[in-house]
Amino acid sequence: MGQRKSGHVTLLDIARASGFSVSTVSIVLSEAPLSQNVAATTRTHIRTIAQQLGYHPDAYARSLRRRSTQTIGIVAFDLSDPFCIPIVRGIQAKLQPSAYFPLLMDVQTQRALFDDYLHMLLERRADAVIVIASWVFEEMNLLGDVRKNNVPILIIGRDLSARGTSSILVDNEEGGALAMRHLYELGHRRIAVIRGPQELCDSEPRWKGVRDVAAQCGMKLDERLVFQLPGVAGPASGFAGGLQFTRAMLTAGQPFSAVLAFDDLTALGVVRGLREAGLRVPEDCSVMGFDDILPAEVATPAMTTIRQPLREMGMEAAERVLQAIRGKEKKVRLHRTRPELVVRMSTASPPTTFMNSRNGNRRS
Amino acid sequence: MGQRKSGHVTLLDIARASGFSVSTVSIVLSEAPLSQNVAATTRTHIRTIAQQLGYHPDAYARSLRRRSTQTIGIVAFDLSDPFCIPIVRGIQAKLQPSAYFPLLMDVQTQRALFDDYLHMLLERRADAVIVIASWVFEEMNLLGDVRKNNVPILIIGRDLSARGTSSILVDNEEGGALAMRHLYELGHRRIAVIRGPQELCDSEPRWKGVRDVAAQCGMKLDERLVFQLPGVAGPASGFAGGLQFTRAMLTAGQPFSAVLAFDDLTALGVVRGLREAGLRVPEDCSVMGFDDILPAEVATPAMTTIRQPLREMGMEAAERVLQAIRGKEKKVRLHRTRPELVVRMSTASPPTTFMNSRNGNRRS
DNA sequence: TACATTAATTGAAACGTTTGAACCCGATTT
DNA sequence: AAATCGGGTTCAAACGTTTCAATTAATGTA
Repeated sequence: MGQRKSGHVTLLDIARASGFSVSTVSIVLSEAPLSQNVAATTRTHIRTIAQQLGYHPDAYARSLRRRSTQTIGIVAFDLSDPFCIPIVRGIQAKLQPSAYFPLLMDVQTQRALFDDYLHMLLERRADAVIVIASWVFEEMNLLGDVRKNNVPILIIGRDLSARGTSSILVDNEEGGALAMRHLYELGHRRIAVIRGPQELCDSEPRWKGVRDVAAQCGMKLDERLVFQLPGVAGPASGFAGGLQFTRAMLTAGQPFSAVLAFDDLTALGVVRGLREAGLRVPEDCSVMGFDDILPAEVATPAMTTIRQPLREMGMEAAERVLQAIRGKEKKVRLHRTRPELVVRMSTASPPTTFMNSRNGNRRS
Repeated sequence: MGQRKSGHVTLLDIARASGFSVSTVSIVLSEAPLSQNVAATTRTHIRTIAQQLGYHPDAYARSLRRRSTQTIGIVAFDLSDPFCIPIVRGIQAKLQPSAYFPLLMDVQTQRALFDDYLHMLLERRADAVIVIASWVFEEMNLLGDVRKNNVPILIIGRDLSARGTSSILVDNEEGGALAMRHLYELGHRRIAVIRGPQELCDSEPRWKGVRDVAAQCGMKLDERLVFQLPGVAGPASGFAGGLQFTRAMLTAGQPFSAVLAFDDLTALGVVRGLREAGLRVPEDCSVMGFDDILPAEVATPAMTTIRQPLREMGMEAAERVLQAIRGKEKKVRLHRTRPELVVRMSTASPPTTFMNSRNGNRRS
């Protein structure tokens, strides 16, 4: 057939087959404004031949000539983290009608890949870049090359607005407060807290929200019931931490009636630990998570949690970079989204007789 | 600066800035074989200038000229399904050292998007395409255009080898058998089964495996304990189905000591239903899933399940298409991977006194 | 001094598109 | 009959690379 060396059908092939010039064919197939001047018979003729040959315009040649790729890079730090997906979905949803096309990259939490992919996006002339980062990548020199090629960039999950990068993230402080207040209002007074790992920027504000509400309610947090997750080693590492701390708490014997975990996976680890000891959730002890990811929803008991408006964050991000591309928005901005309390089955009022694992209320 | 209209630094910019020709600059920066003939001083000079200006070669121009994109398209039917991710990871892992680059697309279970994305991949001149499909998309005319442009294609999760497309999928029959045998060996004799939806091609063979083992063990499956999920409406729709069927079973009152669910999410729905009725898993009733996705692992009790070697399937797929690209493999092949039993906490021997919800052994 | 040899660099064509300007030609206007 | 018009089509240049062939400069040989 008309297969050229590359194995792909080109405009030239169609030109030859139809007897018209490459220009005419191009005009017709790309539906350029000029195509109105092309005779109707010619148009259909060319179109049918293209169809027949299975022609697809070469995106590379086209973008090169048009000097536009209609492409937006999305760099997700870890696609296996259920946290990422709704954000990506949000971005996609907003991009769909805009004729922009997402280029999705999964960093797999590997520092080196992050740089590689960022370069790749630059090479692919992405019109803008959205980074989903939550943790990892302390000193990223995004600033460097991306900025140098004046590609709009936006980051979700970290506040880098101070360093000149627009950011979107949940109001962690309010989230922490929301969680704490919920437990307080249920009647809990002895609440264990598992803080996030130090290198994770969500940790501190979330913890501040918790403390503030505690103080405000005249509740004092027992230091022996406060823990901090060690460094993050993967999306499921929170689970291990939650499990381990719970075991420790139970053997230590400080009484508590609720656990406020840093995120959903950690909370699920806590539930596992409590159940190991024969304790029921929420009858004997309440547990709260943070994020509202799928596993939290389908676990039994369903997890009470603080929902991050992930999808909305994605949409907001897409909207922002589109604005930036169109040159309407230049200044860096910080956008904090409002978290939302989702009450499910893992929280309830504390048992009337205070749980204290030392007194052997385990079952087996 | 040297910014041209496009806003991106080009070879010409560097040529101007360095005083050398575009050719020389290209030769140096792309590390072409000829670059050995270029004076060392020139080389370093050019390189530093490129660095300084933040040059990144234009992938479009480059691919156009080189007539090769080093790109492999991955079309995932639904990234929010935890099933997809490990496969994608496997592909990535295999691709990493090969200098090929994955182009990841999330179809979001929308038929129309599937076609769009496939076209897009053709336009982007992907060297090969891997489709992760499990369900959806009955009559896909992949065959048409993709074939016409002779791009190697491979599908994971469906058997399309009969229609001339290489396929990789788990041996569902063996999986079903494995699950059933496990429950039988624990001593279960009255086992409820929730079959997969009709339009999903995994359903039938899995069910066959179950029946065969039942027959082989001289166990008869009570029709009143066999259900079939309705059409799939999303990754979490299995959960709703499992929950609903369990409620129905419990009110119907047929005794059973174990539930074999079509997949993990369905199994989690079953657990929820049992718990609602105050029944314990696995003490009062065992539950099994299929797939081994994250939520199954972090739920309590942790779900006993049949693991699909998802990662390995991804790696195998990548390997295959790489072979095909290099022209070594031409014929279509079907590869069935072996499932694996993962015993966790949700299965145990049946209670000595047979559970029968009619006799009011609920708790509250 | 002229000539061949090597080393370093460059010219120019090509990849597949798009697009403003030019072209051709039959029909209308003056 | 010449000039104008405009519908239908094509020329040719450009996008940023790569790469073969050609050019120049410098060195060694006759």
